[in-house]
Amino acid sequence: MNQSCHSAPLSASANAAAPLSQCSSLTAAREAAASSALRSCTACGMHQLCLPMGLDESDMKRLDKIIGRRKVARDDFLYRIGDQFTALYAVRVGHFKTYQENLDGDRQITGFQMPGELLGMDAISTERHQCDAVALQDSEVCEIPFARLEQLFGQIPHLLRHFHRMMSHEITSEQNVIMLLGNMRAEQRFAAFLVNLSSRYAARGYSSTRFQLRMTRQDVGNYLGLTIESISRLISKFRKLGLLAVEQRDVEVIDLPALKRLAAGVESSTPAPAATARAAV
Amino acid sequence: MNQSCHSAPLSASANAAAPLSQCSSLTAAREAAASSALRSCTACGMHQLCLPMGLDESDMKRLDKIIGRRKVARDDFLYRIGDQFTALYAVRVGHFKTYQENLDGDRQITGFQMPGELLGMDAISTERHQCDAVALQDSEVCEIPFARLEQLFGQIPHLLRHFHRMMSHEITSEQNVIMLLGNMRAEQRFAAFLVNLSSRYAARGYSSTRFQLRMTRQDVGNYLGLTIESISRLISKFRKLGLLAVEQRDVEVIDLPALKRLAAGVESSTPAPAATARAAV
DNA sequence: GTTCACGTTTGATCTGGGACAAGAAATGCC
DNA sequence: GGCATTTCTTGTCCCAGATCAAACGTGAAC
Repeated sequence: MNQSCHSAPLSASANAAAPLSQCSSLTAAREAAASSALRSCTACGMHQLCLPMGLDESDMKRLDKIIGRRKVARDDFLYRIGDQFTALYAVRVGHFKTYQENLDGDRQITGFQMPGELLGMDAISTERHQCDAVALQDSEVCEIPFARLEQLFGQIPHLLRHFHRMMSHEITSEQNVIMLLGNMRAEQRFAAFLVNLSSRYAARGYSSTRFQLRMTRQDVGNYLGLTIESISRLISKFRKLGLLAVEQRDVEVIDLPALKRLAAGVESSTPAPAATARAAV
Repeated sequence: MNQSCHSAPLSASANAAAPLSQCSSLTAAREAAASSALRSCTACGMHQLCLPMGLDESDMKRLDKIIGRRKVARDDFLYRIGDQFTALYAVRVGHFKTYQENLDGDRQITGFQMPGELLGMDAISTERHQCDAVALQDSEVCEIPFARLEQLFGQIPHLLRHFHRMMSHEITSEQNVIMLLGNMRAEQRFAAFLVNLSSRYAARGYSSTRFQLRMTRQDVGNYLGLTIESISRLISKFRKLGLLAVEQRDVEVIDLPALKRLAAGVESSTPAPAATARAAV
């Protein structure tokens, strides 16, 4: 078990400035109890972000009926490349990473998923999973059998509409990664990555300035197309610039606006004046 | 007008080895006449790839009724970032590119679309287009009003199912671009790009070894996260290696298997032994 | 034909971030 | 606890590909 601080729902104190090291495992225990007690969509804190968004009580219950829950231990696969596609998964508790692999065995992480996000949409087309999905910590997912979900689509138009929004959002997110990898320098990539995490946590009611990196430096580097050494240097650099405080995997964003400016590419931390643009369109 | 050889539907001679320079504009004229005569999905050569895939005659006609056709001149926008989303577009004739733009004005091409492919799916989520779509040549699209398409989903389950496959496929394609940008060296990227074009043309009944690049070197470079000079050098290199014959934008793939090996990363054209892997997972 | 405007190719040089190496700090395990 | 293993940091060197620069088609306009 590796659950801690920021997995706790936002409370009055969630944004209070406790020392970074004060993430106690008491929170984890409390949360585990809560998550086993409240298993339905209605009771789930993510239902306003997740698939059931906007459904009324009765429709949510119909959806609930087809959904199974499943625990996935840290480092275990939720599914693997080539597995038969039968269900989509919504992250309930925990975090996942998805990656593709080429013939060399080189891997590329294509995304990190957090509570309320959907996994497996890339498998609908071929009915085989196109990537591996691995839990970054002990996690819990909602398993949504796709054939039964399709039946519900006919009965609950709102559900279908929101499903389309979620797939569309996935496409947009990936376009942003393409932008990041094709167009940004290392510093900008890392800033964009942090800003992205920050806003996703904010949308979930967690602090936008204090969170844990649930993935290793290795994973961050792989995702951003950089080496682990570069990530380490960037962290040191951002720390020196007063943008971040990092203690192991605990991150405190000290100057979010500055990070956003870096991510947007409107400025660089190095005083070099000329912007270095790749082949502009 | 810049239409030529490979836009012609597959005929007995489409794969015959005509000299690269023999792409006459007669073909373009013939094709323009044909495309205005055959405007329905039923008659469209792409219907087995496009949205109506697998529909029976009567369902295809119902779909046809909601679809409008629209011409887009070369370099014109099909839609722009921030435009209200009202419809999806299927490429009927021609080619498009889509790109995102950051605050600096730097652009990143996120994809090239060819006949039978859908544009605009990334806009469903926010109801605003998330990228610019520009015609690479004089083109024609089918405009599919999304609200009316949603009505049809309730009536034609096959249509819904195939739409999901197409969205899913879009996600997969973008994951492949992420893999390409995050993980591959220049040579491998360019090989993968050519192989991708080759197989998409093959799926459309065109030659897999002879086609035109509908985009500039600039566009190719931008898409692959490389400079135009690098693209030029790669072309020269591949030519010297006997993999390609290139004359302006006309490409003949001479050794497709070798290109595929390069793209898969199982070998490199340079005899350097050690593979250079980024942060492996 | 000449000129202009592009797009492309090729060469020379520079640099961001990769590769390698060696320690330091955590973490796991017995 | 102590030892082993993994993860992270920092330094040094180096190379793939960017940048800069110049020449070379190619095609359109006149």
